[in-house]
Amino acid sequence: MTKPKPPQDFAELEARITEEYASLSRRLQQTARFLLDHPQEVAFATVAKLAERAGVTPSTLIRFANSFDFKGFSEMQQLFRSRLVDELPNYAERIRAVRTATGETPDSTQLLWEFAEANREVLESLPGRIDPRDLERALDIFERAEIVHVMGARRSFVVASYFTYALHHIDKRAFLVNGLGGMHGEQMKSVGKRDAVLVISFSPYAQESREIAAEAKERGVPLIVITDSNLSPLARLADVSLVVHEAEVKSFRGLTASLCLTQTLAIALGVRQDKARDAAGKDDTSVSGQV
Amino acid sequence: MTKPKPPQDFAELEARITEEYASLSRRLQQTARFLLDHPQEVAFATVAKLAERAGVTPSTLIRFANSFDFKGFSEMQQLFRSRLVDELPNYAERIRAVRTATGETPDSTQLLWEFAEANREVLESLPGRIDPRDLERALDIFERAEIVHVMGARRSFVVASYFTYALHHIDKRAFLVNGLGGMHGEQMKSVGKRDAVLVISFSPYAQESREIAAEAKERGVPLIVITDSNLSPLARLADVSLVVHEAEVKSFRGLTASLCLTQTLAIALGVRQDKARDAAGKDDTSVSGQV
DNA sequence: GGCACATTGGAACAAAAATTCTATATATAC
DNA sequence: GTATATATAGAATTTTTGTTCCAATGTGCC
Repeated sequence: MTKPKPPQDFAELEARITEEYASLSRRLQQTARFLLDHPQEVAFATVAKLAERAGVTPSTLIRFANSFDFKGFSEMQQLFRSRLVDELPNYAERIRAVRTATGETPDSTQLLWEFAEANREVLESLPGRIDPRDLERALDIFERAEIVHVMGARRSFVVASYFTYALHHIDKRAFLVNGLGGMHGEQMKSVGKRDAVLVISFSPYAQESREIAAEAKERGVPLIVITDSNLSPLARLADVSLVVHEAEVKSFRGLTASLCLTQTLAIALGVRQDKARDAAGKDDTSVSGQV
Repeated sequence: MTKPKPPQDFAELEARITEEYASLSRRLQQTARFLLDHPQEVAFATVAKLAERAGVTPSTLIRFANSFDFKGFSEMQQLFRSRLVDELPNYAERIRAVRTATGETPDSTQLLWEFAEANREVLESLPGRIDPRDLERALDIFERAEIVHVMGARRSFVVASYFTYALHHIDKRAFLVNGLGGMHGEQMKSVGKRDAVLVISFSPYAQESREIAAEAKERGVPLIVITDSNLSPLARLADVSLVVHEAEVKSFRGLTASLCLTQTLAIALGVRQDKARDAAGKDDTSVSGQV
């Protein structure tokens, strides 16, 4: 009779879980993911609560612990706890050190803190700065549009790309005006009267974006703009303009606010569509697919 | 009958204990000293064990808690625990309560608030969850690489796209493995031994991303991975894996944390390059260009 | 398609822990 | 010095929590 030993510290446990992960049953894999992704919760909560959070039954947690040679769940939990007491002094000190350190040599972790904090501030003020009526009007336009064409150059391309992706996931027809082969103008030719255009553009406003916006305006296609100022040259062309303020650290501007707004637009649109479809008695292509 | 409230966080509790210390009975003073001197033990141990360590009886601990308006000892213990985890459970719960209360018909503005808040929470915990050593190791690899190849499919494409963009702006050679024309594999062929690969992939991990990662590993090209769990199939292949937790609202996952991390990587790399160039006596292509 | 094996959920059980209660001790005021 | 009020210890109680066990379900193999 062999007598396997349980892991002695958290690092060892983590290693073993990772190693044996592939050979675990489905439920046990699910358990493993939860445990490693939420170690702090595991340290404190009870079996019942953890089981609920992880979407498994208490017995599964016990079995999991047993399969790693622990006598019971509690024994395994000790490792999660000791990890906290071992690491925490460092952790708290690190935060304090990083936060109070006034510039000096901004190492990477310091930068990370700064960015996270800057973006947090931006997100705090974002929802209050967006006029609910603008949001609704934008959604009205999107909802009516047969196809939504999305355009963003340079930095804004990321946002445009994400919005297009999200629209596909709520079953809204959408095209990304990506300028492949320098064909921005050509791509615009396939924009129909009953479509809508979203242009995302920040200072300095890329020429291509202005042109696309101008053409949409000219041809009478509904135009929505996400930009960084009401004085933006794009704003005056738009039927609805949504103004966001992005964080700036070391002259690098973020995208957090734009993406957050974009996400909201997509999902709000998805919710509307679901409602419309329900009302029409048709069945549901739900918004709830994983994205 | 007045209804006194217990302290809401550890700092408040500490303040009250200090303040009222003089007016406590002898045993309660002894208890107070022990609690404040060994907060970590208090977080984990049971009443019986703590009583023994403090040299008092279990009931004394209960009475102590009661005298500070807690319903019982366990309630007070929560404060010692939340202190360890830095994240305030009250806070998260409060928001969740608000969400469910106003739930019903989530109009667009409500959604915007929810997203902003969810992303804020994520950003709060992001910097603490990233191991500074991993960050530095990733930067080492990027710095040494002649060219950085960046790959992300579906949702992660947005992040990959942004990182590539940012690298260009700090004058780091970079290619986006974009799979145009279904040529992921072909694009990988131009990856050289002295380059580096960054793959961004979240559950469910896209097949293309796995393949790219596997190939990098096989060919001995340094591989960095941004993913959502240590158990991700990508993580085991990577030289450095950076794990981020993204917000999730209505089954839509955000990208805020990934982008924030990506931004940090790019700029930290830019700072390093500037330093290296200064050290080499050459002149500066500064990181400070608008991005 | 049916059998054997492994996995899982849930109820029943046992252990442990928090809390309450009461008799006793201690301090304080008169 | 006694009476009253308050504080304390330890046992009793109740609640919570971890664990075990068995039936049911799913899975792979012949």
